[in-house]
Amino acid sequence: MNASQRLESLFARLKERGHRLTPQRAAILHALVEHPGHPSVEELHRQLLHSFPSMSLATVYKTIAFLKEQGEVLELGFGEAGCRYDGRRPEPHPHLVCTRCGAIRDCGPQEDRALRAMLLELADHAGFSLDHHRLDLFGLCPNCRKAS
Amino acid sequence: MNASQRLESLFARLKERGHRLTPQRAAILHALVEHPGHPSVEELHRQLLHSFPSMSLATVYKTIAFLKEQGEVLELGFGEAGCRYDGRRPEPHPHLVCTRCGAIRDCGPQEDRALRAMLLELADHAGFSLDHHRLDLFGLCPNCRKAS
DNA sequence: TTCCGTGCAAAGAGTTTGCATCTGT
DNA sequence: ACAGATGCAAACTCTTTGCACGGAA
Repeated sequence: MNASQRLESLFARLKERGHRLTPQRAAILHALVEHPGHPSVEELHRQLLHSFPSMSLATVYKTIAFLKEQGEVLELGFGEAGCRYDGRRPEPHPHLVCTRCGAIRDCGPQEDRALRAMLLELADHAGFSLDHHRLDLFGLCPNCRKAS
Repeated sequence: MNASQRLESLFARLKERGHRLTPQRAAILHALVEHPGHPSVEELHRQLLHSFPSMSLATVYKTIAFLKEQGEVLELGFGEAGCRYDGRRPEPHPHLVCTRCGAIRDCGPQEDRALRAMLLELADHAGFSLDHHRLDLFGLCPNCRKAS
């Protein structure tokens, strides 16, 4: 599913629920889905100010909350200083976080199947159902490894 | 390594570094290591007030920060409202979080080896070194499954 | 006696909320 | 026109910090 398809389907859901498609909302959705990395709220807001000089941080927060509900964005809760978001792959997937430079890299989807199986097994052992998960790996990125 | 051994070795490290072994510190260490669950800072503080009616939250935070440095406690960063801590198994391990009642359960160490192998592989694929990780599974605990 | 630790209060950061105004539909 | 969205500022929560006093070594 590409970005414009996702935007379209999301807009449809917005309408269904009696929500409005404001220019700000469209811009936030767009920024999230198009962003290649893992932006913070501040980052998104700063970026959005270019096209909407009066856009408030609160609006960004509110819209992101809505998108989380809709499963259109993944919230990454590490970073210790503000959440980061992933609008491109909203389903949970592992992230690699460099403890030196702070870079965040997605893990490829190669091992997804094996990982899912393992997580299901873990949950099952304890009698839990599994809804979603979070997996973050911390270490040094290739650059910082070289530098050390 | 049992609780009293850990306390002892930690006390030794404190001394080495020129740190003091105050009654408050001992109490915080003790409370963390003895706690069977995943207490929040507030919870620990409340509990500690019984024996130290004047103990401040700041002291608990400061001491926990020190213990994190020392690798004596694991910080669990979910919960959206305050971190939780695990003083019994300071090494990273999976946690199951009930999205209804908030219960937090440790995963058993059964699959530890397979999991570690998988995480190392994930990190390696991206050229990262692996220092530590965090794995949280969200779903319904057995009780809440029954109730639903 | 000397620092380190403590406790208090104030400061900080990130996020949420209340409310008047504005605007899609 | 009406319900929902926006923007602003204030409020809130968790955590950290500054500083004077107190206590372990």
